[in-house]
Amino acid sequence: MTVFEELKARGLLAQLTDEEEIKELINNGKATFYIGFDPTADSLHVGHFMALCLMKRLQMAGNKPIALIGGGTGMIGDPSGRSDLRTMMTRETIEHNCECFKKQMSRFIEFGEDKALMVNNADWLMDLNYIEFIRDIGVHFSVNRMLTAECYKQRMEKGLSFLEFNYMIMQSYDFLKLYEKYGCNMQFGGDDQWSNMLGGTELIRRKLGKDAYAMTITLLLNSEGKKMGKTQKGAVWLDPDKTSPFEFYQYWRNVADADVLKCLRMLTFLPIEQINEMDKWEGGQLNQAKEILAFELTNLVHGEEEARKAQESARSIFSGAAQGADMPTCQLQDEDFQDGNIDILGILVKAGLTASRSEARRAVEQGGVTVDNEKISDIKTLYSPEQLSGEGIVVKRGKKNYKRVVK
RNA sequence: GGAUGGAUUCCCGAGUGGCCAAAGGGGACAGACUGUAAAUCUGCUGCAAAUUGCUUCGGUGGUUCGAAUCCACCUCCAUCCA
Repeated sequence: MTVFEELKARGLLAQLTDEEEIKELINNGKATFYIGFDPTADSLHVGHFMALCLMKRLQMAGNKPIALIGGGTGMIGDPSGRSDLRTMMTRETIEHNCECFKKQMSRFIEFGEDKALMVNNADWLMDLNYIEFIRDIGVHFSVNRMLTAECYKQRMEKGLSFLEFNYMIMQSYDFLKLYEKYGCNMQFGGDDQWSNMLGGTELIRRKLGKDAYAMTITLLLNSEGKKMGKTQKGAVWLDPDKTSPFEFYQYWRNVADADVLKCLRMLTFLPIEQINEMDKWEGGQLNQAKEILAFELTNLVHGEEEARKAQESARSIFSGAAQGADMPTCQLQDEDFQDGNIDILGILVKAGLTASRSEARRAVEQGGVTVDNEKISDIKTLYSPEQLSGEGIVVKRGKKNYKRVVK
């Protein structure tokens, strides 16, 4: 199976400027392509992960990837897919984020001469001369055309600042620069980037009279049409300090039935034949598919050891009795005890299982709190340091949040 | 720069002097049912020493026994005009 066929079979391809040409280039390892990453946070998330996988797949087929970190474009902020104005980030934050990105990316992609490149567009964007830039590049953009682009359309109702309006031009300029510097002839990105990417191919055509190509990957949406990789608390991060391997595992373990197969196809490196086999599974059997998905992804992101640990913890926690060896633990201090004891509400708050004592009270009153598998019904239940010594106790709030508490 | 409308709790949105910690919906959380799924039903959703007290309705100041609600100024947003 060629790379192109593989990508297609996995449902990764969304839009392409020229299917035949792109097929030819990537199947024969003739593409030098780039994917841009805006440093909006200090860790990569699932969306980036898809892009990194794509890089890897194409690299394995002999193509040359360029990871572009948007140290410059980050100063502006991409309005695509956003309904509100972005909060501007300081230069320091952006630089810090760039560093974090670099570190994380090197885990997935091998960088170096003749392998993959990593560049930062701050290098050419930060020192641009306004007048020169506008005359050189700005002439090639029609405001009328830009306004019809999907990414701006949505913002026309809510308001769009000139700052953000410039984003497409910057991104197009990136493509042009990379084309000139590294012979980069292709750009990949999320489907929400389509109009920005087209801007680049057009700029190259107008400026240099050369052809460049663009291709977007399908956004990973769940069956309700929302972007995956987001939780109430925010994104699912790849940084183990921001999203622990266990939480990461659980996120995928809990995807909806309708989404498992799609995720397996799009995110894992399991052979497509094997995934197609699972397509026949239904009902409770899908639970197994979810376990495979969770394990595979945790393995890819955090390594096999972490994946195994997460899986074991999950199994023991949800099978009831047993206790995971590797359970998140909360160590109480002397000052947490008053009159020699601490009440259950205090424990819940200290362990981070509830945000406040009021919330803890509600959780107990609704029968959602368990200590060592016994339901707590009295909010005044007290614990002494002796009870918490040694192995401590396992406090659960709801079915999925638990913590070992020791003194 | 001018005119008009607006800013309410996680989000949308009602509330136009006391009965307001603030309707309704969404989401989140918890319980039941399940397969750690979905759907459904129930509860719950500011904080706390918890039949009570405290802090919240863009900001600051004022009127009043009492203000999310009235007044003044300010900030921000949207629409139209330039």
